[in-house]
Amino acid sequence: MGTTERRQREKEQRRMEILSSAREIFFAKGLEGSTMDEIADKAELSKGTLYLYFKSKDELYVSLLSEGTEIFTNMMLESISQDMKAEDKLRSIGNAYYRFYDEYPQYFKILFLLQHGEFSDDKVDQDIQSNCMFEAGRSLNLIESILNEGVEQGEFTIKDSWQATLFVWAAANGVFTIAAEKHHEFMKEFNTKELLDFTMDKIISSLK
Amino acid sequence: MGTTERRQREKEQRRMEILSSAREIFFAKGLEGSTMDEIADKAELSKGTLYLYFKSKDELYVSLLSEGTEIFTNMMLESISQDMKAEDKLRSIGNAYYRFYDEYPQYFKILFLLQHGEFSDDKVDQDIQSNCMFEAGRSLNLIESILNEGVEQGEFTIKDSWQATLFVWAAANGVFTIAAEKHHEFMKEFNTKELLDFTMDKIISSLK
DNA sequence: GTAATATTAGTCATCATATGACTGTCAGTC
DNA sequence: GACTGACAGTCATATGATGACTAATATTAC
Repeated sequence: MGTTERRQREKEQRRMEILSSAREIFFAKGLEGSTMDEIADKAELSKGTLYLYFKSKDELYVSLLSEGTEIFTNMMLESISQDMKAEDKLRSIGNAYYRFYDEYPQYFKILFLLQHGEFSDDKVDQDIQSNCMFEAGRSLNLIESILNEGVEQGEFTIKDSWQATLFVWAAANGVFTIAAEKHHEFMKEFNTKELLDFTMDKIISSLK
Repeated sequence: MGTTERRQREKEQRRMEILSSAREIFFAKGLEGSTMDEIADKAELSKGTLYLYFKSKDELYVSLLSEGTEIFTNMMLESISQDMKAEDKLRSIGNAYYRFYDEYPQYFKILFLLQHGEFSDDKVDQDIQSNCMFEAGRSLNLIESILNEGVEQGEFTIKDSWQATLFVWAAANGVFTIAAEKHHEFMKEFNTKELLDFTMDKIISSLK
């Protein structure tokens, strides 16, 4: 009796369809600028149905953040291989970040540019919220473990690896945040990838 | 508000899924040998749902007949072009029939081999029933109009074009019915296409 | 031959999912 | 500070799906 599985599949599919419509709307108009009616319209569903699949507008949005973070983290993880030196791993995830910035500008924007206040627990399901956190955590853990590995192999000299992790993260993040604002009048031209490479050089030499 | 269209689409899709499952089962086991439970199973739907889309087992089956007849007739129609001589048109639809026999053996089987008694009006929706008839009629009409055209162009000499139509139809049908029984012990080997060509020659010369 | 059993087309009470008019809230306007 | 419009979220209703059940027929057992 495969009807149960089929229905499960169809449910998951519908969820995806809603997410997909929400993505288009949110990417185009941001959290505040988008309405549930609009999303329902795009999904060719009634608004009530959205609430059958997502607790709130916020939950829908956080689900997208979660998606983005997952893509991001996977790109980092897939960019490195076990036989690399710690230094090369760091450069590699820097490049992965660049590719994410380049290939998924919309996700980059909602994840790192738009500050997304707090999402209250009663509006966003715990599972979804924590998946988002978990995915974000994986990136930082990856960096920390690379730093620790670098210390073990004698490549780096670091006292507090968590502090160093945050430093690396902040520095890299800073590059892309600036890059995203390139178009501002007051900002002189620069090449993002070159700035990133330069920054990675500096970061790495400072860790040695 | 596109929800209505979307639901219409999904309904049509579900109908197709059911037909598709029914096709597999009916082709494999025939009308009697197949059960609604089996079809429901394959479609990953409950039996009740089948009856939401089709009035009866017979209606499901007739829908397949209808499908087959439509394919058949379209192949005939598409095989000829207006600038052909009547004789060539006849040969062309003969070849189209051969292709149908060859490419859709299952449809050929349920349409021409299995005798499908009568389907009572209260078991099969009028629309579906008559679509099937209509499609079948198109083939015969096509033949008749070719014959008439042949008479007008002086290619053929026929008194009763409807009688002649049935003759052509019966002769061609006969070839494929025999062909389908090739495998019988008592039957000597022969090449179906050659037999068809030979038959078409005879038919055509007899019409002149 | 017929009683017991099995099979299966078709039904229907119940459940699951989807709908959109409606409510409450809040920001902007007069 | 009353009025308006926009919008997140609700809920009574409608639509669609389910499968245990019934009745009719076929098959087996005696």
